[in-house]
Order: sequence, then structure tokens, then C-alpha cells
Amino acid sequence: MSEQVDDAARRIPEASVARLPLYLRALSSLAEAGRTTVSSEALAAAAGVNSAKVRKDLSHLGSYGTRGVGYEVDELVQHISSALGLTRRRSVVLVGVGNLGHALAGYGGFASRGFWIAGLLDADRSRVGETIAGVVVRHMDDLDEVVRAGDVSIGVIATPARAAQEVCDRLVAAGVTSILNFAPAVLQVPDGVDLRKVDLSIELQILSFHEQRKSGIPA
Amino acid sequence: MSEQVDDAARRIPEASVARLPLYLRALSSLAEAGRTTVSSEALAAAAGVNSAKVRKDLSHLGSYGTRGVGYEVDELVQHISSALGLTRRRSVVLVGVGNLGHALAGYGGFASRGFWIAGLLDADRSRVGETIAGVVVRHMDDLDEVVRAGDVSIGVIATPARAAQEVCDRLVAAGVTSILNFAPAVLQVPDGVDLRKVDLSIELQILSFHEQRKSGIPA
DNA sequence: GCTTGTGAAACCGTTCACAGCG
DNA sequence: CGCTGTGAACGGTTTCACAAGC
Repeated sequence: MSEQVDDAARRIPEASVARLPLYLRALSSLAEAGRTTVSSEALAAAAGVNSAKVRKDLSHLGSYGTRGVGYEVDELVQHISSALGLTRRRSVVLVGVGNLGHALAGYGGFASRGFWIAGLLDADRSRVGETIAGVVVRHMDDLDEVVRAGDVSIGVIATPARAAQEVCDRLVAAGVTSILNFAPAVLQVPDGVDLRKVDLSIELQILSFHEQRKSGIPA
Repeated sequence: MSEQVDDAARRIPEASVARLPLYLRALSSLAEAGRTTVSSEALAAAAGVNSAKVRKDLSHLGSYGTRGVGYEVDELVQHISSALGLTRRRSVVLVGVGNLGHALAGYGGFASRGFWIAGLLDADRSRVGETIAGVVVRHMDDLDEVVRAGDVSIGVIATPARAAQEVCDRLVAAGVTSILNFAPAVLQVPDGVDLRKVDLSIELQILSFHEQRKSGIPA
């Protein structure tokens, strides 16, 4: 029939999507260093992957390289940003301003790529009113209003594990369609809601496995 | 008594290893709830995966289930802990006690699974001497001694990106063979050193991609 | 009966290697 | 010539489906 989608950005494999932010970061460094073009080999080195992967990944966005030369840095930044949806500002609500929530709120990672903290929420009223990274902490009950007012689509959960599922449910009910979970809990979300998780304890256990592997084979 | 390296723990696929901590957590909940046996179906539900995966994963550790019944919870906890090398206490050194380092140090995830913070280090002398989670912050120059005295094999990097590679190099030089990096930087490590990374900004960008996907296809 | 354990099939991602093009 | 873009081979992971066994 017909390709109704404008770009070739139709179906980018998940593994490629996960690497695009890496390329973006590497390209920013290259641009700052004054480079205007970059080969797949050089970009691969800067991003810590191999060049075949870079070329395959970029080919999913379309053919923006020049054979014999490489890729134009600025152009590539535009295409990747566009593919990742970073041309539009994305609002985030962060729930749970304990130690971790504090750290996340203050992390440069938010502002640096066009993410904006539309709200910091906590269920503990003694924390409400505090200002973190220029944002005043509000009570969890204000969730609906914060999501609506800020056009929030991404929620970050930094609560204790026992509260995580309820917070998740409330985020979904409020209209959030992407969730990043830092609580050590398995969360259930309905279809159509994306869920990613970051878990320190699991990462350490995976490293422990490899440590054991290494020490177990002295021969 | 000391049952050496677990019999069938020969070659566990990486994807399975990454799920074992999930099963461990689910099994702990089940044990607390009084369950003594569990089917692959029930464990799958608790861990947020499907039952075929659970059975395949567990089969890599050996055959510890009973057909028609399921798995013995306590026994399974033992086998998984053993496979992950969690029967031995693992010492960790955490470098960088800024916002994120503070949060990580205070996170329950360390102590809960047999990880022990052997040292908190920072390059900023104004932070040295502070006590976090019962551990006194020492200067980065004490790294070698901390690693030696604590028999540390795992290093956690929670520094700014610009300092990360140097900290990484120093950790490796001190004898650390597994590194968990929270800094938004691509790190190089020699063969034999395991490196994992956690990156808030990348996770948000991946969610942004899916948000864009969702809003882009109203059909 | 119910549930495990596992070959086989389907799927996805990575790597290879080279044709095609500037 | 150098480097991209890509079909094809490869290796790992997930899913299926069912025989084996309590």
C-alpha cells in the first residue's frame, strides 16, 4: 500500500532506541570539541559500542550519512532528537522526596535534555512545602492537578517499595502513560502504559554473580 | 557441608542471571506470607514474568522442582542465593557522596542482600569526616587502603561525569573487578572487569521515545 | 490431575562482509 | 580510496507445546 509515516522512523528496534541517547551524548561532546562530521567508527568509540551497530542503528532513522565521509554532527543530533521525541519539552512528576527523590530532583539529567519537573510530590505532609531544585514539594493529593496543569506524561517513582504500586496506580489514573520506577518492587501497569525500572539491589546482585564466577575459576 | 561451586551452576545465560534477583525478592515475600511451596506460575506472577521463563531460568540452576507440586520456597532461595554468590558477604566502596551518593549510601538495598559498605569516598576534603548511614566519609586518596582492608571487589561510582573515568581507573588499579556506574559517562575498563551502568537521563529519553510513538499514532 | 523440565520453533539482536556510492 | 548501508549468517532469548513424573 503506502508508507504514510513521514520519516523512516517507523519501527526502530528497542535495542536501537536504548542506544540513541548514548549517541546523542557522544555527539554533543564532539560538537563541543568542534567536530562537524564523524564516522561510524569514531562515534562508536565515543559511545562505547562497535561501528556496525552504529551504522545499523542510524540506518533505522534513515540514510543521513555520506559514503566516504561520515555523518554531519549537527544533522545527526537533529535526527536523533527528533526520533526520541526530544524536540518537544516533556513534563515529569516525581513522587517521593526521600533521599533518592532529593537526589533525582537535583540531578542535572532532567533539565539537560528538555525534561522539566512539573511537580515534586510526597505523601508525608511534613515534607510538603520544602523547596528542592527550585520546586516546592506538594502533597500527593495534588497529583491530579499537577498532572493536568503541567501536561505531565512521565512519572518517576522514588517511594519505598510498599507504597510503589499504589502510587503507580494513582499516576496511571491521573493520566501518566510512562513510568520510571526506582522502588524495589514489581509493578503492574495496564496496556498502553510504559514501565521501566532501575534497581540498585538487582544491579549489585548481578555483579555479585560475575564476581563469584571470576573467583570460582582460578584454574 | 561446604558444597563447593553449585553443581549445575556452570553456564547461566546473562538474561537469566538478571532475573534471578527478581525471583529472590518474590520468594522472600512468599516466605514471609507463609508459603512453603510455589509453582512456576505463581512465582512468575510475583516476579512479573511468564512461567515458561521461570522454569527455563530455574532449570539452569538444576532440577529443584517437584512435578505436580512446584518448588520448595526455602530451598529455592538457597539455590538462587548460592548461584548469585550471595552466601558470601560482598564489600562495596562507593565513590562520590553528593546528592546521589548520599541517597545510595542510605538505601536499604545494600544491607538487605549481604552487601556491606566498606567505604565512602570523596575527592572533596570538605565532605571528608561526615558520617552517612553509620559510615565515615574518607578521602579518595585512602582508596587503596579501603579496598585492601575491606577486601572490596565492587565499586560504585556516583561522581560527576567528568570525574568518572579517573575514578574508574583508580578503582581498577586498586583491585576492584566490578563497577556500577551512575555517572552519565561512557567508561572504559580492561578485560576481566565487569561494568554496569544506571543512567536516569537515558531512561527518560527512552520513555520519551515511547511517548512520542503513542501520541504519533492516533490512527 | 497438575506442574516441571526441555527439545524445537520463532523471534530478536549482533556481527560479518561487501556492494554501492561519494 | 574510504565509509556507509544492508543482506545474510550467527548467536542468544523467548515462547511453545508436550512428554515425563510426582
